[in-house]
This record gives sequence, C-alpha cells and structure tokens, in this order.
Amino acid sequence: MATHQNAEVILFPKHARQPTQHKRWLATILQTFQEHLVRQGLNLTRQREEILRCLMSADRHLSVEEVYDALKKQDPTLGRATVFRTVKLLQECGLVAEVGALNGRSKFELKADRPHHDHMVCIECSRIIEFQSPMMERFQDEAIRRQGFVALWHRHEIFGRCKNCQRPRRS
Amino acid sequence: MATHQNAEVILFPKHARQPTQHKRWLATILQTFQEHLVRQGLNLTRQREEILRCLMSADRHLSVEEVYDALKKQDPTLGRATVFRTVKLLQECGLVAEVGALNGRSKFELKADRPHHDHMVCIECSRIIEFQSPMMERFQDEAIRRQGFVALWHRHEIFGRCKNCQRPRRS
DNA sequence: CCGAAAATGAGACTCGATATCAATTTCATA
DNA sequence: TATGAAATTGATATCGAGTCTCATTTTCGG
Ligand SMILES: [Zn+2]
Ligand SMILES: [Zn+2]
Ligand SMILES: [Zn+2]
Ligand SMILES: [Zn+2]
Repeated sequence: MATHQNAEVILFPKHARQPTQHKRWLATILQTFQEHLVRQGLNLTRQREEILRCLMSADRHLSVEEVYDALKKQDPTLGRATVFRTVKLLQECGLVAEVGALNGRSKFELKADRPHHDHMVCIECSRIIEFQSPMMERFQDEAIRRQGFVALWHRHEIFGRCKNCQRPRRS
Repeated sequence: MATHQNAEVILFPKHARQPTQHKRWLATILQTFQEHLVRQGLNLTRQREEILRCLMSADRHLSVEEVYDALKKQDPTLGRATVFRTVKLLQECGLVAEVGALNGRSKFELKADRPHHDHMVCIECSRIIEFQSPMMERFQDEAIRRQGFVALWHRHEIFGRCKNCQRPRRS
C-alpha cells in the first residue's frame, strides 16, 4: 500500500490536505470560477457556488442528476436546468471535464489543478479508475504532430473489468 | 506521398484492391456476418445485407441516420429501427465499431479485418482522421496490466482542428 | 405447401439534454 | 438606499437519439 508507483490516482484526496490547505484550495478554485464569470459579465450566484462546491467535495465522478439530487436536499428550489447550465460553464472555464460513461449519462470530474489522466471504466461495477502514463501521452503527442493536427482535448477510456469484478460470470 | 511511414490510415481503400479481390473481401465479410447470425438462430435478410453493404462501401464513418437515408432511396420501406437493430448486431459480432462523435450522434466504422487504430476528430469540419501508434498501444497495455484490469475495448479520441481547418477563426 | 419462429416497420415511448419564458435576483449607478 | 437594465433562475415544453411494442410479413425447415 505504500508503493505509490502503481497507485491509483485518488480523486480529491482531502485526507492528504491540511484543513487550512483545503480551505485555501477551495477558495482558489472558487476565485478561478468567479474570474471566468466576471470576464464574461456574469455573476457568481449562490446556486453556481453550491454546484461547484458539490463537485469539489465529491470523492468520485458525478452525473448532473447526482449533483442535482444531492443539492436538492438542502435547497429544494434548485432546478435541473441550472445544474446543466452551471456544469457547462465549469467546462468552458476548464475547471470541470466530462468523463463519458457507458449509458448515455455523462459523468463529470473536477480538473482544477489535478494532473492530466485517463480512465478505465469497469463495465460490471461502473467503477472509474484514473491512471497516468506519461509515455503514452508522449507518443500520442507525436502522432498528433505527425498529422499536422492541433489537439484541444482528448478522451481516452478503456472499458473492461476491474480487479474486483473478474470472478466467473453468472449464467 | 509515397512515404507511407506517416500515412493516414485510409478507410476502405477500394482503389487499392483489384475488383475481384474486393468482391472476395465483400463475400468473406458477408459470410462472417451470416455465420454469427446462424450461430444465434437468426437469418441474413435482405435488409441486413443491404445495411452491411452500405457500411462496407462507404468511404467514411457513417451515422445510423446516414445509413438510413442512403438506403431509404433504393428501398423506401426500410425502417429506422431495423438499421439500429442491425448495427447493434454488427457490433456484437465485431464487424462494426462505434466511433463516438461530438454531438450525441454516434458514427460507425467497419472493423472487419482492419488493424486497430484510434481517431482524431476535427471540431470544425467533423472529419475523422484514423491513426495508429503501436508505441502508444504498448504503454496503454502496460498501464492496464499495472491496474490488474481486464480490458475489453477502448476508445481513444483526440479532438481539435485538422490540417485544413487551422485558418484564423471568424469573429 | 404449413406453421412456428424470426424479422420488419410504424409509431409510441424513454430519457438526457436544451430552449423558452415569466418571475426573480443581482449589481452598477444615481 | 432606490432604480432599472441585465443576468439568473426554475417550471415547463421541446428536442432527438435510441429503444420498445406489436400487428403484420417473411423466412425456412419439415
Ligand atoms: Zn491522456
Ligand atoms: Zn468493477
Ligand atoms: Zn488504441
Ligand atoms: Zn477539419
């Protein structure tokens, strides 16, 4: 467990942050969002802040519906449309990224200052494993350059069975 | 143009096949499909053959709607549902693969005996560039092994601007 | 031919996501 | 603080890709 060589990237490792550090990190991200909004003549509203906080405090990838359900409890007036709109804003300013899921329901993760990584998706338990492979990215960049392509983003998802879901299948 | 070192993978290079070769290739794929169907107690119908032929003769990635529109002309009774059902069958037997597109409309390509490749998608003209990177695949395999994951398939798509769409953007 | 099983196509339906719009909130300005 | 234009919200309607239903038609072995 101590060999972090092959360690799975942990989503939002709150436990690895001092409370004060975490608070500062949170404030920084909120500010990033606000700056993006102000740059477009928009406001950081209560709802927008709630949604960003929800994504920041999650320890896994969430769908819009999950964010909506979670916040609806403490703010019954919240509307679905606002969550969709806000997540789109967060994507535009680079704070949030879409992680396509199996069923047509997209999930989202906070990018913020986290390093780039790709995903393995378990088709049994829907678990999402994040991983990094600098070599893979390097050869990807090379392929992009060879094509004269200008890459803006990429989506690299591997589907299969995770370590826990490889028991003999039923039926 | 002769240096195939960096050559883009051409989709369905008919020009590179002798007519007789092409005919044989076509027959082989049809037979593969039929064998898969028979194995499940299903029949190779006129509609199913038409749809597979359409995908085989295309020189680019098609959506279900595009296949439907193309075939509707020569067979006005064809229904959308049949195209969806057939494409799903073709995916199940490994002849066709889904290539996720920008907008929620999926596109499909004939896998058949073509080597594995990944895709760059131009967000301006929707062109899809196929490329191969054995080194990338190699390090991907390594990452998969490290996680104890069992990979069934993967989707690696790079979004950006192709060589032809890098002019200064309007407005 | 016959008949069970498979296949089809029209249309209803699902559901994630978007568009509309009246009512509310925000914020710069006075 | 008051004002009003602009932004925001949420209820609702709408969209659209894909699926489901089911009555009718087709297939194919016997
Ligand atoms: Zn990557
Ligand atoms: Zn799993
Ligand atoms: Zn690949
Ligand atoms: Zn292009």
